[in-house]
Amino acid sequence: MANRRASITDLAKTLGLSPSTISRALSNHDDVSEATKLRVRQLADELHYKPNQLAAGLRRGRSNTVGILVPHITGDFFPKVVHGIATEAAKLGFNVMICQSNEDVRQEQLNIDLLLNAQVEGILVSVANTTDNFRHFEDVRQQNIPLVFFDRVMEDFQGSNVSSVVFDDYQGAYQVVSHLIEQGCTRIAHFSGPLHLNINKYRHQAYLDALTAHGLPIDDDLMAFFELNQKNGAHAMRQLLKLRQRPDGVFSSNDLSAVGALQVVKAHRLRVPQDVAIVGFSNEMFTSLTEPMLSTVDQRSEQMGKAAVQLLQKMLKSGPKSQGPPKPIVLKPKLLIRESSQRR
Amino acid sequence: MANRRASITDLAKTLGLSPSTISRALSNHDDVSEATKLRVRQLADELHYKPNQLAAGLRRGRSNTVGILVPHITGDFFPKVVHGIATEAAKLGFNVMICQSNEDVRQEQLNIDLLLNAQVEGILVSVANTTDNFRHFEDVRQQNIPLVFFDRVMEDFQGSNVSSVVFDDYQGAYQVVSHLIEQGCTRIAHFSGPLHLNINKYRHQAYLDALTAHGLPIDDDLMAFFELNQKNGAHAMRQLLKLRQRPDGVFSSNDLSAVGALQVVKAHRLRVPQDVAIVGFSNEMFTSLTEPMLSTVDQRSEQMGKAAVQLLQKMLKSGPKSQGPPKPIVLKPKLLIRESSQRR
DNA sequence: TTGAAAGCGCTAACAG
DNA sequence: CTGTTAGCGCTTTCAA
Repeated sequence: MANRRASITDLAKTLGLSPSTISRALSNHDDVSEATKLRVRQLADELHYKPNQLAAGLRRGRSNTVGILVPHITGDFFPKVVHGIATEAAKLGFNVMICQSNEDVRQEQLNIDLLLNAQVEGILVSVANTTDNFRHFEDVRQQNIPLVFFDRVMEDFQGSNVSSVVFDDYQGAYQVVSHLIEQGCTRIAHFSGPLHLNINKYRHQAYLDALTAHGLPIDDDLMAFFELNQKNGAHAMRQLLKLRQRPDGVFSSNDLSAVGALQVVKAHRLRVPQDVAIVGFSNEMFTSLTEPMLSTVDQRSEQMGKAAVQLLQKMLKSGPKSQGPPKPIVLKPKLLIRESSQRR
Repeated sequence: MANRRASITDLAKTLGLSPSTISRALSNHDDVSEATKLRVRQLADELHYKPNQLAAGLRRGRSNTVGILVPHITGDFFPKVVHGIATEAAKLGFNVMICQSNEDVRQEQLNIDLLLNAQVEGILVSVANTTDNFRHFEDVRQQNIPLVFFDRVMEDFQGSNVSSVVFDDYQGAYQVVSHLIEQGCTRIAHFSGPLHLNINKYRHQAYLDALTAHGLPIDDDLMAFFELNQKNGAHAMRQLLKLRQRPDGVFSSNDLSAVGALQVVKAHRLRVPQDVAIVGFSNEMFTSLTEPMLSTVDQRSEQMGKAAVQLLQKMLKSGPKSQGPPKPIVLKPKLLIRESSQRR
């Protein structure tokens, strides 16, 4: 039950060759005879030889591994991004190490250390919502490890080897509101999360701008700010329906609260979209299960993961010599018009 | 812009100590004076020293890393399990490497190789649905790397260092059907996926057994086999409602098809649960968004991840000396009774 | 309490 | 085309 794994030295001894030749044969180096390569490969197969990446990495100074650091792997969004990252990374030949900060800065710091210790070649991170300083990312920058922020970025944290991939919330929201206006809505309500978060800020600003651009008035009664979930969405909708002039359209910055609104509207025997058109945001899976199916904005979360890896790859290739950091990538949203907002 | 990272040798030189002392100090070894430890730690902090895990792993013969291999990181289930794994692994001090097979045996083989190359200390795997041979797992067994199958297991693949964590589908399904009977249902339909998959087989068998145990007849008209999604669920429900004696209860082996059924029943102006009670399976997020809210079975997916890691840990600790493999873990289901099946 | 020395498995000059 | 040599950064005897 000894089970030491076969090593290059073992192969070398068995075949009466030198380790270097074995190494070269295995990596299909040009200057090894085909005959030798064949013998080596055959024996390697036989002995189930597996190259030791730890050793190779140590020697080469490259671990072949990238790190992901996300707040958590739950909900709809992060799993999708992780999926995108893992898929693209595999394609490019990287191993992927994954950590969760649990929305906690302290954890985030520890995880960054872990990844750095593991000698990852680059880090993809979406920061915890409690993160308010850069100290831990400082080390990453100092060691010149490429760093890509996605979705939740630290806007003040710049560097020659730092970049980001974000979603164009403003444009997404603007499209939604324009669409509702095109459908004939003139009193459009907005459900927004707290404005200190960028995503909410941008989406809300787009709402205001789109109304103004189309010559519609801004009405404070039509704006509700709360933690965006189903229950609160339902509650907000009930309030709106009590207004003397009820809204004829709702733009919810989140799908859950849109569902809450939808249910309330239906319960009041109003028709969606004829009486009230509703559009959510994020294209969560359940939006295609509602009746009527919910219009929403697709964030193309997997694209985000893919783009992040590609950005990293680019930074890795260009090397630290190239100065300016790669431009941030801004992913364009895609409005999905479904039954809940399609009048006609 | 040189940026070579600080190494133990660097610390040693700066402090006029030997590398061994530094190493010992950093790992808080007993026989290093507190004074020295302090100096070492201080300098390490100052230089942002990060231990090189590749080197340490190589030397120790332990990488401190476990591998996850899943079919994909999409949907509701696998992300939850991965979350459970990552959380528990972090707690136990393991790094986590993650791979996706994309339901493809060939990919699965490659990924197993990757993980083995990366010198993972153990592998947690849910096999691709195309996997029909063990060859790639053979290597894992041979190298005595602990292997834990979860959810999708290879039942014929035994070994002294192989175990599994599965969900008790039979009991979950049995509970569902018993519950429906208690609610007064006497004509209970069942939506099932293809029976060559274990999960479907067990759930269906439990359906049959529970009916029989309660003295209810088995009626072929009430059983529908199809790929479990919303559309097919709706279609199946429409067929059922055409029967002379329509069902008064539906057990769907999957939440999506249950939603499909729910929508059709409502569209026919029948009441849920009074006319037709409906129960799904898996406790997907959207089940609490429907009207009425859908009863279902919680699989405690995160528990599964946690249990898998703990099992791995146990195998790692007991070492290859202990013969018999740890007993498989069978997770108990939890029936969630919600509005769609709660009469009264 | 500290140091010297060896080596984990691999690769990459440099020689032949 | 193949071999020799050295060393990546760390840990661990063994010796002082």
